[in-house]
Amino acid sequence: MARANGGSANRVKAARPARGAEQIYERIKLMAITFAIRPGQRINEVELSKSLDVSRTPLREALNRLMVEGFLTRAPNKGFTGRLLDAKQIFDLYELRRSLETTIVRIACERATADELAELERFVKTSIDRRASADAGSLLALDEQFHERVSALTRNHEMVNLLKAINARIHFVRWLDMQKHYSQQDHLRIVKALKARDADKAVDLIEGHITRRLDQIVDVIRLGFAEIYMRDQAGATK
Amino acid sequence: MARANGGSANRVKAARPARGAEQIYERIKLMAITFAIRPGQRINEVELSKSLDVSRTPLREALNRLMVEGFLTRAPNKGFTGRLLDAKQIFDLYELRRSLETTIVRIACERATADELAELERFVKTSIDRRASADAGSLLALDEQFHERVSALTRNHEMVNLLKAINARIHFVRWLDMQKHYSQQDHLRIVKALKARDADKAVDLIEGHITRRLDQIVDVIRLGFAEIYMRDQAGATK
DNA sequence: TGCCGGACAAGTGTATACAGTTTAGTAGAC
DNA sequence: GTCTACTAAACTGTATACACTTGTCCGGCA
Repeated sequence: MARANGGSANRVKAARPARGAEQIYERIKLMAITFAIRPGQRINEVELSKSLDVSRTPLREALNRLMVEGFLTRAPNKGFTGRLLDAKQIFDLYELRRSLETTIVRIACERATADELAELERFVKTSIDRRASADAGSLLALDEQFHERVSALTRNHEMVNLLKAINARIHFVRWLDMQKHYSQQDHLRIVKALKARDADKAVDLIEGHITRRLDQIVDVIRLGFAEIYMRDQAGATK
Repeated sequence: MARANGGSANRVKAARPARGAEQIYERIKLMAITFAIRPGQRINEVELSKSLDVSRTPLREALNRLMVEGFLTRAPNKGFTGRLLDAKQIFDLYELRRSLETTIVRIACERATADELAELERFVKTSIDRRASADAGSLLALDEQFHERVSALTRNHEMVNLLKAINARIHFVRWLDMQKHYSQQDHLRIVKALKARDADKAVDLIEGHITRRLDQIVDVIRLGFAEIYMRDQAGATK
């Protein structure tokens, strides 16, 4: 997974004094999202801080934040460990997402302007065009963008933020799923329903869209374990 | 607001070596929930750490966590400030809560056992009995407990946690509202609908239950500012 | 041989010291 | 008299040092 970030490789000490805490957060979050930190793996703060070339203080700040967001767990006097890849939890998150997105679509149907919906439609059509040339990671990015764009139409920041938070936590599973299924056609139908201001139709579509995935979670997660634990045997980090 | 914790007053240094970070978190959270930390008020870490008799390190850990949870905001090189009492944000949270609780009730209607619903009914009836003798704070506690109990019936931990997080953030507004309105009768009706396995009825009830509050938010928030900024004039901290 | 106990190593939790930035206050010039 | 530039205090962000807990290894003892 290519990071635009880049040049962390040969970085001169104190070349850029910048406030590193945020960057550390992003880096570890990425590791947690993709399960580069394995389920249950205990995190050694000293070791990690050295490998990131930063002291434990900002590192712990990042770890704490990630814990609150559900990417790590913590036990007293035992520190942080990678989150589990737990089928029940993923199921719960999908169920929550289905509820949230259902509401989002309904509200968006009321509040979105015609211009916004036209713009959204352009976005989906462009996405469909890109379909052929893109890998699973890029496709998922487009997928996530679609749903987050729709959420923005609600004008409800809490819903937007919540959806983002959920998406980050199920990112890995969706990425696995994306290898098989691709859904921009569903997206197009949803936009059409929104443009027709047919809330019930749009809700039905999004509900089906998510429920279909939800039904396959157990299978997908089985794939997930294989992916996680076979990585360093092949060179495929994703 | 009495804290069971207690004796932080004349505590001998190192009498109890305990891991204080969690306790600090709870204390500051309480301050944030009740707006003892005022909207926009900048938090001086050194000062606060002294008054809590702890170093800045665990304090910052707590502050960070509270920021992620939406009780504080943070600006680079300027530290933490108390969250605003923002009508739009409260409105968004209520709208989100309405969506969430609607889903919760629907799922609970499917998954709850008869025993659980009977237990829930007992809880509500007991709450109604206590009504006369209780202050707004206690009533709100009962109110929150009811909704969280229902959420537990979904067996969906994510929904339970999300509801708790939302409730904490709107606690203050609900407390204000509780001075005027009390709603255990609504709760009883909801339980009856659940017992009859009438999901649509239950959903209607909870939706109305929350929507009525949502409609009054602006007025209630006006009250809130008065409450916050008139406190130290009277001695009424709550 | 198996179990218990204590010293030691490793690691987390907390305190403190240091560095860099913001901010307020003041002196000086126009 | 007002605005600007400089300086110093205050504060946040980061690094490091210290304290306490946990887990392991080894030796004594039954």
